[in-house]
Amino acid sequence: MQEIEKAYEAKNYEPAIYKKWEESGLFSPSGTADREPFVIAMPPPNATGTLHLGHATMLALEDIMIRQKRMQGHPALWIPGTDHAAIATQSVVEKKLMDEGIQHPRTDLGREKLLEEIRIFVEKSKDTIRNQIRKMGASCDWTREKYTLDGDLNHAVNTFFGRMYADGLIYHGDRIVNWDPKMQTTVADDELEYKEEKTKFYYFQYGPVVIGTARPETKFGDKVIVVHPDDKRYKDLHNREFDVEWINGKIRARVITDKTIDMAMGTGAMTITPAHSHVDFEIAEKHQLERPQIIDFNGNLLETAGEFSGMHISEARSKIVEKMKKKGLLMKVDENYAHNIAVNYRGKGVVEPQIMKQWFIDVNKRAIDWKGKKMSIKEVMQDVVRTKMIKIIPKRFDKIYFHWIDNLRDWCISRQIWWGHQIPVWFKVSPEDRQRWSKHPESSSYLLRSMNIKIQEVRFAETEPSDGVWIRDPDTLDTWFSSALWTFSTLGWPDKTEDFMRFHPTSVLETGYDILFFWVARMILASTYCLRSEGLPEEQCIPFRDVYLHGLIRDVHGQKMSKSRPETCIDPLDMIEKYGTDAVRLSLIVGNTPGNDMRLYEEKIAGYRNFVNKIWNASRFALMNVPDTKASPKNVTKAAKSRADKWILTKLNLLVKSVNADMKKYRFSDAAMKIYDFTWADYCDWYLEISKGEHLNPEVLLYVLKNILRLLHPFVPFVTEAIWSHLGEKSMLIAESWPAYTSKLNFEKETAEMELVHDIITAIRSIRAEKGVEPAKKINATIYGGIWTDLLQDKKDPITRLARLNSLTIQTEGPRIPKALWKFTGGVDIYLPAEDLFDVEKEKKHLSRKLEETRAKMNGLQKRLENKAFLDKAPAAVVEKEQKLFAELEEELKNTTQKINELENLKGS
RNA sequence: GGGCAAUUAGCUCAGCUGGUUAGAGCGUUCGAUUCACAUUCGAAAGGUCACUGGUUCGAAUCCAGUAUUGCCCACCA
Repeated sequence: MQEIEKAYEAKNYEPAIYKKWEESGLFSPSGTADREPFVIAMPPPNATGTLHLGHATMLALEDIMIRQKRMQGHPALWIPGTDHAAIATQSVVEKKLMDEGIQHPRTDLGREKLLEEIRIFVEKSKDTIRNQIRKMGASCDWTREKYTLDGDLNHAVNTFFGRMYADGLIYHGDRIVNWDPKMQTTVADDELEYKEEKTKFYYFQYGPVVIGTARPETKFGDKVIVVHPDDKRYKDLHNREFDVEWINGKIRARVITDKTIDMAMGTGAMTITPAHSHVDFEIAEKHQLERPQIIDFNGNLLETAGEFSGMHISEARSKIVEKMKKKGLLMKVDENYAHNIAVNYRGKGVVEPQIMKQWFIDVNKRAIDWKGKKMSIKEVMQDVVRTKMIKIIPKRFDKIYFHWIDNLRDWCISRQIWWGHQIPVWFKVSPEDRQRWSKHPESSSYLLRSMNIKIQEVRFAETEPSDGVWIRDPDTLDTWFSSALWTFSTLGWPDKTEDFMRFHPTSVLETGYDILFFWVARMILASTYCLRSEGLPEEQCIPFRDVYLHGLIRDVHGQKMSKSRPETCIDPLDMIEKYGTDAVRLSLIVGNTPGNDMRLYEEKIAGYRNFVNKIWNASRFALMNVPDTKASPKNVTKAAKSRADKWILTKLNLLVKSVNADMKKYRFSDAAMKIYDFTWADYCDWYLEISKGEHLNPEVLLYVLKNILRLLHPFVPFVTEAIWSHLGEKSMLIAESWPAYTSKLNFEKETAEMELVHDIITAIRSIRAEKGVEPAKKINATIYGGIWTDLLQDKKDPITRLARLNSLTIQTEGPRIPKALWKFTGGVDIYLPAEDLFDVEKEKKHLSRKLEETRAKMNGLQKRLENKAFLDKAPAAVVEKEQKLFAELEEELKNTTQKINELENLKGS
């Protein structure tokens, strides 16, 4: 026996326990080669900032899976890591430097110095993140930790790039891209966010037509009017040319037709600005029109703008409108035009479409050998999900995934920032050009172009080629280009390492649905391409078998938690400090179903803290009452003596079965809730109560406790491990085996019920004896009716409820006559309460209501039982059940009527 | 504009393949408590399962429509 604290203080246990786990080496997969490995690649948190609730949820869910599989004897591998988060990180550091007084970090510091600054910053926050992952109790294999900028991962990235380049899937081309003048980089389509803005919409006379625009400042170079071929208004204008008076004088314009034009929009006629609009660019491509640049990369107007050149676009608009008005070309202004402006979701810079030479992945070229055919990236990505090689949970995301792929355009992978994987491509140049180039610390690809450096040859190479003078493409790759390789680059690819051969494909990818496209889709792209090109069979070329998408955590009002409203923000680390990791984990798991958002509030966490404490105290009880907590019964079936023992063992056994089923189906919330209920209601509130005094059976009590701890361990690893060590176990709980379901352990219900009733009556007798109540006398004791009512009607589980009576207290008054009084009074000395303590009228009212209810139910039921269709069509079991129910209700009706009669008598006497 | 989801107790949510009388936690009310735990125990009250139709012997569950809310995608000349 051992004395431990009355309340579990998480802070006093968690760090030491984690340290012990980590040092034990148990986080690394064990060597049993016969069992199928279970592998998760942890979605790498950005190596900036700190852990938020999304990370916490991800860690809790993955840790639950990993711990359970480990306990089930699978080699379980969970690879942790961090992401360099290219744009996000560089913008954070640049901002920090600007706050410190360095106004233009890129030009002031130059490439190497700025990178060094970022490296220092990242190193520090990487440590923070690592420790916070540990705080969550994540049992990941730190010996295999990876970082997306590690040397070997960089090699993987280069290999990926080089192979795609050789296959013609990566190309260098002039395309319209999303340019962020603030960060001075391109941004991927899906990294854009749209903000609605009210603005003015202007109508200008442009030769024979009126055109509408919200952006007059882009219109200087417009020479082409586009109309729909079927638009009758402009029928006479097709393919004609004429001079028009425009912002800076006369322009030679012509009219073309295109079906993409929306006749109902504006005037149905538009002029196009191919260099600064995606749609216009596509039209220009189709009709092979020229695409003059109007706005430079800082957002200033170029020479074409004449008197406005050099002016920033934000300033130019009103001046241009003013000029047009003077010229009499402004026809109309809509004041309240709502339109969306695109901003970079990192850094929130307003995006300006620009044409630039960029690197792209061609998603339509059929270059992959897949299932006997040549398929494009798009087709392979669709195939693996359609043929269920990869299963997305919940299913409805399939549709979203397919839709996204249908609309997928070539992926722009180059970024004009420095933090990240530099593009492994070299340009052969003259020595003079290289000399000129080296003087520019703010190097990036658009500068390279504007300096007119002549590129003699383009070559893929990881290191500088030795033949001639070369400069490296100064740009870097999109972050997602490297994270796309995450499941296998972390296992050593492109080498065929032992880890790679054994652990890939990974089992599950668990992440928030918000990065389905950013990441999940790109991982499928990268792994199918890379691995298939090495000749691996298709089923080994997927990055994972299942994708589990968890919902986002919202505040109590269902709003996104945002830093701008700190009062709604819940910081997982604060909560861990206050309530312990276990409570935080449970609060993130219970009620969290795949793909659905969940609201979190502090009271919920406090509730689970209470549960954690409950487990602790149940264990205290065991420690105080069980002589040897190390022992475990050889044959627990034999050790079970009382019916209560048998019942709790049966329930435990059934619990294991249903928890196993839930875990298999990724229903973690259900599993956790079921174990929670069993622990609290069945084990603590009932079985432990019954175990007080003569019914104590240390063997069963301990056996059930230990199995509860096993079942709970994946969910609440710290408190269970702490208790485990208090029980005197030498091994750690993390290494224990998961409870097994056995068909042998289910005792029969019927006999258990009768014996329990007997036990209960005995217990009530003894309590009464203790209280000095004489058996033969009318006693002032009653048992609250609810329980009896419940237990006799409890359809699911009468025994549990019956058995709970043992924990009842005898009270001196009560509002109800227990129904069971009639049923069980025969031969048992329980009597009606004393009249003066009993509100007969109130009780009568209650009983009458019950009577009505029973009658109504019976009526409904009777109708159904007389319905021939029901008897014919419903399954026999259902019919039988309802017949039985009807009989029961009949009995109940009789009892209630009798009770009312007795009450009448009582009143009279 | 296209799509997806949600709507169940005062609040936050479960409810899987249609099947008896729709559940939990918190909150509220009443009561208990030296005996593992006030981070406790027992109980009560509280629901036309958003609405309208349909399918079915039977619908919270399936179908159609409506309403409200949220999200995603596209577009914005």
